[in-house]
Amino acid sequence: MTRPPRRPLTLRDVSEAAGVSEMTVSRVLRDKGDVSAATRQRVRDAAKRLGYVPNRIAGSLAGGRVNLVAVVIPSLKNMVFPEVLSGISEALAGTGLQPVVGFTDYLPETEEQVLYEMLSWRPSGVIVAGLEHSPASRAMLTQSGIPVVEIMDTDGIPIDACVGISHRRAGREMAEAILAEGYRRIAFLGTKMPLDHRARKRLEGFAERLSEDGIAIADREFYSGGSALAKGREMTQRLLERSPDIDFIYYSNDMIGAGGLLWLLERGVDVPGRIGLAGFNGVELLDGLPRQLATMDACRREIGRRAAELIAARQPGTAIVTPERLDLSPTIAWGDTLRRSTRPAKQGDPAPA
Amino acid sequence: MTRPPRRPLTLRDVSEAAGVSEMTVSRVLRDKGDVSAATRQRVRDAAKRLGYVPNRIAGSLAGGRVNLVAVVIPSLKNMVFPEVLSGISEALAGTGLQPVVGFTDYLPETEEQVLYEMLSWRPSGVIVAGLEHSPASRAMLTQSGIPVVEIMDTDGIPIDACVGISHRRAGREMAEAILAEGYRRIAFLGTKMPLDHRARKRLEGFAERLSEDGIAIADREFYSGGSALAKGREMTQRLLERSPDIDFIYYSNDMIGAGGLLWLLERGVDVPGRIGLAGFNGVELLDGLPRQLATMDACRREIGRRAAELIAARQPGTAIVTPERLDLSPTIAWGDTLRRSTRPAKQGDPAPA
DNA sequence: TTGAAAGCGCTAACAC
DNA sequence: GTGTTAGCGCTTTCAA
Repeated sequence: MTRPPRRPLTLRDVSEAAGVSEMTVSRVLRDKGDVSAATRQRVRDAAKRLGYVPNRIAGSLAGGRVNLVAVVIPSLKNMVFPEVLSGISEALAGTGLQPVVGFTDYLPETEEQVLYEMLSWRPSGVIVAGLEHSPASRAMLTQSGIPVVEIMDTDGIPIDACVGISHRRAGREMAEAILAEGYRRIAFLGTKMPLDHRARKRLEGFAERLSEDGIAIADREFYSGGSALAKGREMTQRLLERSPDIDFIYYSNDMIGAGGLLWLLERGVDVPGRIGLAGFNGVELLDGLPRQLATMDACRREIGRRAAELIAARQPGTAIVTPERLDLSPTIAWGDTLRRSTRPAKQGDPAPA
Repeated sequence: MTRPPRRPLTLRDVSEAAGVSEMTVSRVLRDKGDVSAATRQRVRDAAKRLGYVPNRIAGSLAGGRVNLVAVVIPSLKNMVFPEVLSGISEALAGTGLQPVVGFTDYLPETEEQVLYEMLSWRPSGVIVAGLEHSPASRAMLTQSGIPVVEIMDTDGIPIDACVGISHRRAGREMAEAILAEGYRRIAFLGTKMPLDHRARKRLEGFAERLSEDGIAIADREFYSGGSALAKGREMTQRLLERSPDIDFIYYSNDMIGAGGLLWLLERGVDVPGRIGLAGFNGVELLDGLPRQLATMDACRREIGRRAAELIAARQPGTAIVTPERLDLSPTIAWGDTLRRSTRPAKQGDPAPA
């Protein structure tokens, strides 16, 4: 590794090569202002020949504009955020804006640091996961004066705007469906993440709805770390050893649900007759399991898309009025693991046994 | 969404509030140079009270240093890159450098654009997936004068440095193992990605080694899009309908391998007796399948870590000499789907049937 | 249509 | 230990 470091080219180099002022070069390269076709061509050629790459640091400082959108999310391990990012990239493509991603690992303190770093680049917008932030984070975001969109969750008060789903409602609705199908001995298996507020809210909504029917969660267990598929397997096994009379398991995510499903099928357990199962997220990854796990889509891609659109719509020059709260409404994907005796038959449903 | 945009605070604001020069504020905030404890405290308080966030655009322009490392990868859908990113973040933590990620979707033209965007921010290093780039991309990277580390692959000539594994060799070694176990009617199932050079090289190495034993790939099929698990299932089914005498299937990735495995197990096929299976990547995600798919680790996290370390080691002031080629050597994870008659028994292997 | 001057907010280098 | 000066490489503004 010994390449000689060169001085990076500047506008001046191109300007000299093309025989015009720096200003004219700048105009050509940004397609701004009127430049004669001949000059434009000469400049373009020179820039290309030299291999000039503009210096956006200088450009942004002078222009007071930065084409960056800060995206702050917990982690990529979650299976949730890659798709959110895709939605964001998709919607940002063509706007001239570019996403820059930072990770918090679900830690408020890390979030604070990452936001500080990001804001120090004076981005044109911030997309941040969740509505829960440290006071310092909130202050920074409010102070910044740039558009902020909080994503994933709508159960709370946004700093500026939010796009997501109500996880509390998602939990409630799943409870509702499970009860309607006649399940009564209901267990919950999830992640041990006190700081994953969305998982917490789902569980709260879930328990709340059950209790309205006088039912308590019969058993529960939380895990952390390791392969979710394997954990789902182990936890399901332990659960049924502990509480053999369980008739439904609500998993906090599809991966552990899939682990549980595989384990039950191997043992020849009747799913969803003897035990029903449901997860959360609607990950496409799992299409192809022996049976389709019941789940609820988290609207990941759409959340990303809408958030990016909100940011784009709030750029100076764009006078569109945007809503401050976008609450998406996912529906239950019944799959094959939630018995459907009472539900009216839909096209595509297998005939009742 | 109607927050009043404020003028962002500058060093001057803090300097006035603290009653010292801008320069002193700058020194305090960067922990550079000697400042008396008393002054330092006053400045810190003022900055905090005002909610000052430094402007790195100006700072970078003046200082000629940017704490950013550009990371250019194909996509996050691949299951491979999230872990590479983790490795990078991990190694960069504490160096003061920050990763900024861009996606190419496996398209050379997109890669070119993304590199251009990234380089325009004058990052302190570039980590880019693969050794194959358009001439323009190569030119940009060479011209840039900053450290460039190409990752994932070592079959080729790096622009500056590279860290990865030889996918050609990975394919060869898997072929070797399969042949050693006595399999002879060997099929390949993979992705239809002419631009995924690493998958291509694995297949080439694989076919090459087979042909040295006078064996040709008996059947093959390629897919694109959709859920990999489902595709693995479908392709495996079609394959066995077409070529029922196949005794081994080499999958280009673990997810389709898992789909195939699940399908075969459901049908009661003897794996690995009647048919052996192997995938590629070593994704932890799949721990928890009924049987463990044979695979080969792609060393994702380590590649990320090492690449980041190379970048860090090449920063001005760090006079460490770094290698220009780091070739990691993954070994086969035999799992439960590659018969092991002739291989000497190792600890942990089940007793032969 | 083109050019010249001023300055974006910060830091390096040098004074005191 | 602290302050002053002179840019970093661009874009804005205004003049020609």
